[in-house]
Amino acid sequence: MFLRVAVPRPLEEIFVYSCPPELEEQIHVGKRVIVPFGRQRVTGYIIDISKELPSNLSPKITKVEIKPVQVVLDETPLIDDRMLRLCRWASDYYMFPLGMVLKTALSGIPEGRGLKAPGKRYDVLKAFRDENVGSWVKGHGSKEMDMTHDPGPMTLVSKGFSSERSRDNRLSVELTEEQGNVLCRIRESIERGDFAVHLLHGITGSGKTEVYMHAIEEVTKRGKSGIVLVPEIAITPQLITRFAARFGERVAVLHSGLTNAERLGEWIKIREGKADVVIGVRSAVFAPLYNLGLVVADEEHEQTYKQEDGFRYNARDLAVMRAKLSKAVVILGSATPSLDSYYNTRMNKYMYLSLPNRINNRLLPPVTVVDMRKKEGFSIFTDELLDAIKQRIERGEQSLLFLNRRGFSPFLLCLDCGYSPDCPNCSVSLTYHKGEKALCCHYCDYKITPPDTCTQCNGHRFKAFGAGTERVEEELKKIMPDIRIVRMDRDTTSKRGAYHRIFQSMENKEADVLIGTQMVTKGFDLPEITLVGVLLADSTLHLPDFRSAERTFQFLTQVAGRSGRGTKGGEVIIQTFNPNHYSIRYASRHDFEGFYMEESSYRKALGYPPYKRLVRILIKGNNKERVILASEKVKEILSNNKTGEIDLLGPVPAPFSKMRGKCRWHIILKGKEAKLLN
DNA sequence: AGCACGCCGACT
DNA sequence: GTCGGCGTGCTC
Repeated sequence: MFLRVAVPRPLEEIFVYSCPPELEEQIHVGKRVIVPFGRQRVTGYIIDISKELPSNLSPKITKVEIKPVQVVLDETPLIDDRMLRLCRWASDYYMFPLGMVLKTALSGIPEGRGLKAPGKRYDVLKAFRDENVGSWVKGHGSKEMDMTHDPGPMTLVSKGFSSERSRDNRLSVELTEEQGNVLCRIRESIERGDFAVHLLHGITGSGKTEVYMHAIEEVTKRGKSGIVLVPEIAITPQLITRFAARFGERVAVLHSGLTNAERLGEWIKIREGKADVVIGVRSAVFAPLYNLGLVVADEEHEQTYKQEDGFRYNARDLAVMRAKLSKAVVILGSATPSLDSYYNTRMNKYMYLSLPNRINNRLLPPVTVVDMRKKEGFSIFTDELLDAIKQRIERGEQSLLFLNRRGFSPFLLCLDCGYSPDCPNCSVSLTYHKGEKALCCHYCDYKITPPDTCTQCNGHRFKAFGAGTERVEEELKKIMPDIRIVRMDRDTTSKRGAYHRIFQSMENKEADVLIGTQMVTKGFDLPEITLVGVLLADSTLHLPDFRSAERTFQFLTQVAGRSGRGTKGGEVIIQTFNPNHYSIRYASRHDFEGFYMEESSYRKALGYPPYKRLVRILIKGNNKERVILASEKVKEILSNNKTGEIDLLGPVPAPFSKMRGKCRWHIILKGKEAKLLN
């Protein structure tokens, strides 16, 4: 017997091993094996078994050199046929070795130790199994369970959601007519029992979660299972508690905060069929569910679905592919759908569903765009914004201020010669952190005390230019000394529990103003916030990325959605130097369609996704000359092997041409067909 | 990836 | 002499 084994190494080939007779009974596709690999022993994955030596072997391998498998690790396969097909597709599409894709898909399962067949359990898991989802919620305090301000059902959750009684109560939530119509369409797909993708475009506060829960209910009552992907667990506690309340013990939660034992516990619970509803972050797309009926990707436009290191993938796209292989139904939900997904509805690949109104007839907040160019002086705040903040204080309401930059100021400048201290490892200037008395690189670990003397001219006059959240806090305190401010960014939330502490101080109205970075734009449901101020909408506008306009629109729309969630109505003020930019114009009018049409025309004209596809080849290394030489060589190889209509751009220095000491150049390929590009 | 081997410059 | 930082080659 011979086995084809995918090995977790950056090699394209699948390796062939022989199977000693005494192991023949144990081998099975999808089990892990320990195999000799060069001078090492590694854990690989059986992906094929044959009696004869495979004919498509690399000619340089002779029969003599084939080594035997040493250990068959598992009693039952960890990868079923569909999961293997998904991973094969991913390996092909993302051009990443199958063995490493499989390793990612099984992350959370300890390496080198075999998994027992169902029924034989690990002792460590016994205690855990009784608690499960409950343990996660308990660990994070019961307070957050009350965060929602939907009337009614949530109070049941805090009383113990795993009891049958509370579950039954939770099932009787009435849908609005809009929600009902949307669910109807989804139910039709579920009944059809075939692959279908729905884009659920529901504005902020329109009640998408309730639709997800009903859809999951529909598949589970047909004996199938479902996955709900969320961008981050920390910002979706409400969604989890609501699912836990509705589905009780049948819910498994997968996220990065779990210990290895917990993760394994959830994994086994899913695989043994004890959980048929999985909620999790991007890696949950690999959850070992049988008989998958539905996959939901909430906030489908979110970047967090992309894994950017090692195996690069987009969990949203993998979710669609997994559903396709399982003939399952997909719901992609968002208030600001990605251009790619919206385009797919236009091409009739996805079904378009919409929830255009907030529940309880609440309105989206009016947005005022304030032109910073007309302002005199250097203050971070326009009078319009300051007046609005004062108003909230007088009324006892809260404000949320957003600036996408932490620290005090993005750079120091020598007033004598114009020099500004930059990072020796990265091509960026150092950010000044006043509280910490440090100049920090935001891309590597470099940190120094601010210099007294300029290294270029020996001058002593440094001035902090620009503003980060730290400075916003200081300036606002100067203007309004009695105001109670909390700041939320990576610097103030690095300690465990800090995030929730800050959140709670807002919730308990111990603070009037919350200042923060992107962290505050997602998942915040605080009804006392009636003012959202964006201090500098321009900060995300001019990033070297063809999606920067889309990102700005999405982010402005999302942050605007934090205002006026309660009964009091809300307001949004956007400060900008580009008041006429279309991202800002359409966001201020809550006009998704308008933005989509205009952005689409630019993408089409410039040959960007979704009209064409891009591939980026990043070449990096310690030695700049060699990086350039290698880049030119890659370009040459590409030019010589080019078939069909593909544009080659570059090589040119990549954005952040130096990072962590490595020089970076890149080449962009542009073409219509994915296969051709690959 | 992870390991070994070979080449060279720097340091005891 | 010898240590260690790259560069290169190899893995059924």
